[in-house]
This record gives sequence, C-alpha cells and structure tokens, in this order.
Amino acid sequence: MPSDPLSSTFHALADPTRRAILASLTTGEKTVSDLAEPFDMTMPAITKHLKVLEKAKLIERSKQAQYRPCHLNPGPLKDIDSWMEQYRKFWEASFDCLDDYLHQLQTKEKNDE
Amino acid sequence: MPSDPLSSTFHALADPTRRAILASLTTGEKTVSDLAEPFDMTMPAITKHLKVLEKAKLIERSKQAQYRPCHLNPGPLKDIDSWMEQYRKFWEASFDCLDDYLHQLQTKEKNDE
DNA sequence: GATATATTTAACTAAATAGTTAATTAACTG
DNA sequence: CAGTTAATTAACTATTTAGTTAAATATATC
Repeated sequence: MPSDPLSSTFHALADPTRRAILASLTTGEKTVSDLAEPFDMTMPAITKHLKVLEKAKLIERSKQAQYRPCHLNPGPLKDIDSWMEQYRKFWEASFDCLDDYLHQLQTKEKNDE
Repeated sequence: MPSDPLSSTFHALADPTRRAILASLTTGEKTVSDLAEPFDMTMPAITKHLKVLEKAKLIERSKQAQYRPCHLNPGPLKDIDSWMEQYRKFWEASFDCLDDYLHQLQTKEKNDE
C-alpha cells in the first residue's frame, strides 16, 4: 500500500477522468461541483478521483465556506518529466529501425570509453 | 476494457517492476530470463508484466529459437512527453505560490486578448 | 525420440479499483 | 431553526490486478 511516489503519480494519470480534471485545473482553482459538471458520474465518484489525485500530490485543496476548491500541483509531473529523461534519446534521434539504433548507440558507447 | 492508449501507457508505468524492466531494456534487447533475473518473482509474474508492457506498446518482441527477446519501443513515452507539454509552463516559471502564479497567468491571458 | 531449457497458459487467490445508492456532515440562507 | 447546497463517508458490487503453483508448449541437444 505505501506505493512509491512515481507509481502513485502514474497510477493517478492512468484514468481519462482524472486527466481531464487536471486539464480543467490548468485554468485555475475549481470547486468539486465545477470539476464534476462535465462528467456523467455521481459526486462520490468524483470525490474518489480527487482523493487519488490528492494522494499523488497532483492537486491540493483548501476550504472556502462549504466549498473545497482544488488547484493543480505540478511537482509530480515535473518528477515524471525527469524520469523520462533517460528515454528521450530513444526518440530524439531520427531512425527507422530500433535495433539498428541500439546497435549504433552501443558502438558509440564503446568509442566514448 | 478498450482503454485509451494514454491510459494504458500510464497504467503500464505505474509499477516499479515494469519501470525497471523498461530501464533494463535501454541497454538493448534482453530475453525474458535476463529480465526476470533481478526480481524475486516467478517467471509467470514476469510474463504478465511483459504482456502489460506489450499491450501498451512500450516493448516489442521477436522469436529466436526458444527465446522471445524484448526490445524497447519509445513511441508511447514520446506521446506522454507530448501530453505533458500543456503542464510544462506550470513548473518552468519560477514562483513560490501557485495561486499567485495562476493569477498571474490569468492576468496575462486577459492582456493577450 | 528422450530430455533439458525457455517461456507461456490455466486455474486459483487476495487485494485494489471504479462505480453505485443512501446516509452524513458542514455551512449558508430565509 | 428549517431548509438548501456542497461535499464526504459508508456500505456494497463487479471488475481488474498482481501474484502464486502446476501443467503445457516449443525449441535445442544428446
């Protein structure tokens, strides 16, 4: 259950409703009802999605009267971006066949040593 | 069940074993036994992880005698990178308080119109 | 053809997920 | 304080997941 941060971020993002909620928060703070409005889903379902996003620290929440507004926290997305770094070289070069490319990379490594 | 590509990629990445397998494939093609070796897990468990990665198109497989070597396919990672684009501005600017930043962004939007 | 190696499939289990409805909490409004 | 609105919690269900052990498949080797 104490899943590592990267896993819980990826898990939170592995759902189209949650990604849509995040996207909706890019324009600023929103209440739960605001966020729920576009979806054909009950409020408790939205509450649960928000809990998943909150545990992953992708959103933060405050209190304003009976509202519990949410805002985006980009930190975990930045962490994913950093994690991706090790893979960028695999698509940034232009190549047709991955095997050729890997071979090329390995050859280059040898030359660098 | 026919989950969208982005969801199935994020889901595949939401597991440390699968991420470790991917990382291991950055150095080139590996057999299932090679990939399984670092983990305290049975072979069928690894086979299942590979199936998840394969369905997400993060790996591709071939046949060589009794071996079924795997290699990395960076395509879906590139797609995640593109998806992230809309969030980059949220961490690329330097700011202390997200609310201030959001307010700033909204102000800027108004000025742009 | 018998046997060993590499991998997968089948059948099962325990736990987690994504949703529901109904009830509860909290705060505002008349 | 009665009623309404915003949101959460509880209790339940169906599905998916991540793992297991045991059996099956496929290829190579003797």
